Amino acid sequence: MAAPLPAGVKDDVQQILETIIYLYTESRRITKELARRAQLTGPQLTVVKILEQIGELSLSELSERIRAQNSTVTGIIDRMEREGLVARERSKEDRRVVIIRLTPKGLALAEDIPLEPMEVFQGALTSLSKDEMRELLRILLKVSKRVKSIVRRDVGAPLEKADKAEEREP
Amino acid sequence: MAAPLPAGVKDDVQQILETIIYLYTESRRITKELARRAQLTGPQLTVVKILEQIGELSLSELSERIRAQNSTVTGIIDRMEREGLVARERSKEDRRVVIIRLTPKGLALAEDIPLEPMEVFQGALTSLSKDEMRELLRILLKVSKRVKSIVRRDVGAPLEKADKAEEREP
DNA sequence: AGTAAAAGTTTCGCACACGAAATAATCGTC
DNA sequence: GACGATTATTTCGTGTGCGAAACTTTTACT
Repeated sequence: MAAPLPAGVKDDVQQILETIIYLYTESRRITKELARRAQLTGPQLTVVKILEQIGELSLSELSERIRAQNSTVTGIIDRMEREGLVARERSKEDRRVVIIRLTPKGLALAEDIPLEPMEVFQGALTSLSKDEMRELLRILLKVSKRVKSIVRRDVGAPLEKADKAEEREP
Repeated sequence: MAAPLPAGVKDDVQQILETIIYLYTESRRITKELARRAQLTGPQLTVVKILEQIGELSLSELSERIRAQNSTVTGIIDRMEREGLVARERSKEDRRVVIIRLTPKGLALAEDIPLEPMEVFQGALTSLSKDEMRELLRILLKVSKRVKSIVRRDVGAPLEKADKAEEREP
């Protein structure tokens, strides 16, 4: 595994990785900066903007949207509730479920935030030609497909629901 | 700003964003999984592998490599020192500087970890043809250049070293 | 030399972020 | 209709991750 690469190719690979990392970290920085202006943290801004759009969500649904664990989101909502930005309410159909929605104060705050962080990237991507965009998507999908297969083969481990065959059958 | 996009384009943009996010979060997941097998955390694995390659680094240099603040790295090194994986030493040339290097135990551990997390992505990227790689790099650079200019114009704020002209000169 | 500014690190307080265990409510099955 | 399995959320412990302030040493300037 890991055959030595020609030098030029290695540089390209490295630069691609760095660019992807740059784009991702920049997205977090932008979120944080926009949040700071509204006296919020990054994740809190994300939550406020999602709730403004959707109206109300269960905690699990919210976790899924922001790609975090429930236990993480519990903490974020705790702090937002403390600030009076959101309210928790037990669902009437299923009393295990907690519904989260913006308070009037939270809604007013949401409306004061003009730009969504992701819009910066949408803006940047739409500066590409339609062909470039297609090509970018095609190549990225190819890469992530390949990543998935490498992971399955060489890393694997917590494969979501794989029945872990710890030892061979006798 | 934010002209309404044609529907098809918007889908492409969304999918590109999701793919980039997938690749980034997957990289963290892989790092974490490889780390878990060595009884380490993600950042600790990264540090171990860097030190194995480079030998020794100051804390600042290390921070830069892993793209984190000094104060974050101080904590990581604290815990690694507690586990006996690394040692701190004051530099003799400049006594402000702290040199960090692996202990024999840390080095042995590093040698036991076969795959570097980034190798998964290098592997995936090298499955692209040379033309695809060039094209990917070209488009990504175009996107990040555009992101930079949007940020400068619409977000800005903590521009690294911009002489913040808070008010015009009298 | 003598001091002010700068550089390197740590400390502190806070907010994620995750996984494992605990808790509460619902569902499936008998 | 009781009981065990399942689902939704919270609690707990630990590890990042950041920015501001504190501390130490070095550098630059006079």
